[in-house]
Amino acid sequence: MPHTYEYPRAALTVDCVVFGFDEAELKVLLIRRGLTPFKGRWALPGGFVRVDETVDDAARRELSEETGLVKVFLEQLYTFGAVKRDPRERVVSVAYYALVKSAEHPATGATDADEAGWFPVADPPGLAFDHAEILTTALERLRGKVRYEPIGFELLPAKFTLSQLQHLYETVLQTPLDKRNFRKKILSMGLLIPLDEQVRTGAHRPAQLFRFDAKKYALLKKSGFNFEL
Amino acid sequence: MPHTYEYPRAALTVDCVVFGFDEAELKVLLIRRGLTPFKGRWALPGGFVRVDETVDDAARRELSEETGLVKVFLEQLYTFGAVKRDPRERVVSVAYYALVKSAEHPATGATDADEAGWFPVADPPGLAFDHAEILTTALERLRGKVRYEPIGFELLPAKFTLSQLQHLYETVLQTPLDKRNFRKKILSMGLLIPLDEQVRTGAHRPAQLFRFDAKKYALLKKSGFNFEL
DNA sequence: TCAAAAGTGTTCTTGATACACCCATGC
DNA sequence: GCATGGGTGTATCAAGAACACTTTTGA
Repeated sequence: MPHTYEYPRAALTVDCVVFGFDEAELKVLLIRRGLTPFKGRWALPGGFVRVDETVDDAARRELSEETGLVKVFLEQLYTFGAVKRDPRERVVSVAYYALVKSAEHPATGATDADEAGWFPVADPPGLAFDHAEILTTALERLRGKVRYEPIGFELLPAKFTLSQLQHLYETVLQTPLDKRNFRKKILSMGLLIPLDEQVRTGAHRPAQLFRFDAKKYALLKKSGFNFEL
Repeated sequence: MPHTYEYPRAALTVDCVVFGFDEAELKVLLIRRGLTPFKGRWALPGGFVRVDETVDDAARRELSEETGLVKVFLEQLYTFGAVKRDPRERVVSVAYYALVKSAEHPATGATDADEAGWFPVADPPGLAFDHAEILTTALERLRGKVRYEPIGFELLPAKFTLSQLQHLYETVLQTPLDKRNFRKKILSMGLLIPLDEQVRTGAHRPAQLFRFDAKKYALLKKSGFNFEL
């Protein structure tokens, strides 16, 4: 059933930048396009916003349909509204970024036939549309936000070692961190719960496992506490 | 000439939260609606995005048409995409916030017949649509961003005193600041140029005028400098 | 016994905070 | 001469930065 409007309207889409952390590298999840334009090129998962769903819902739905990811950290990033960003017609896209524990999500989770894959954010393939720009914007947001919100934990498994956490921060912030100072600072916040578990992973001393105390953080945040670095 | 699409499409609008600082108060510029829905209610300036203009351009155009403001600081804020935010039909709005030197902009600058007025952000009138939520989001952004980007100067005249600057920060951040520490910190950044001018404004010692050195800031920023409160 | 990552404290430096009086002016 | 906001310096404290060795394990 066709729909008629007095003035021409832009189409509205969502695109999701899905970050994962694996093998000491920050990665992004891409979908290979099966249709023109940019057929065969890699692109961010995304699609059209339906008229009866919120934009947030559209982002979650597309993420689920194209990558199988559900219940992940997802936040609105920026809206890209250049006139010619889609060669077919006017399309405005609300971009989101997601953080996932990539180890728990294999690259080929799509429910439809599209090919999916994890790529290093430092060296992504050529992307469709303006998705390279969206990726850059998402990276800047992640780098900025990771400093003063505990979102880094979204990229790690529920149980992690301090070394893993430090490597994550070093990777995202692109700077080496002093081990002792890092541990002192992060532990002094009292947001990491040491578990009765250790992990033996090679020819060296086993590492203590921790989990992030999200409830305590929520409480502290209410009373004015600020997570920082 | 009507336009037909296979699927129903949301309409796309922009809304602008215009902040000003006057009489030691943070204010927001509102427009009284002349049309239904919410006829007679105060609302953020804004309107429909045309199919041949970028979303940024639409925000600047609406700002200019409805308030007469041009060449002001304008930045995208967030996209509001709830299904029922407009009672007529599905409308997704890309919100922006603007910072203006309100002393230089009288309240009644509209080129069309709409009434405009400055209101205290702490106590705004009842707003149309979800504009109260947009205003809240803009305030949070302003409060967050003013700490680590020198955007506060956009709210002051080009020439200002340190007291004016301090009052601005105290108002935006909602916290009293120590005069000596504030001056020490802000001057230590070397971004304020003392002018050969003073201002006599009452029965007390005249105050030194400064201007913000935007060029120097741009240079410093490139080489890794971070403005911070 | 060697390699490899885990774990651990102290010193020094820097920046943040707290704090009180004199100055220039208009009335 | 007094009320008003403008302008200034120091001492203390807390947080960040720099830095090296011992521990536990697997091979």
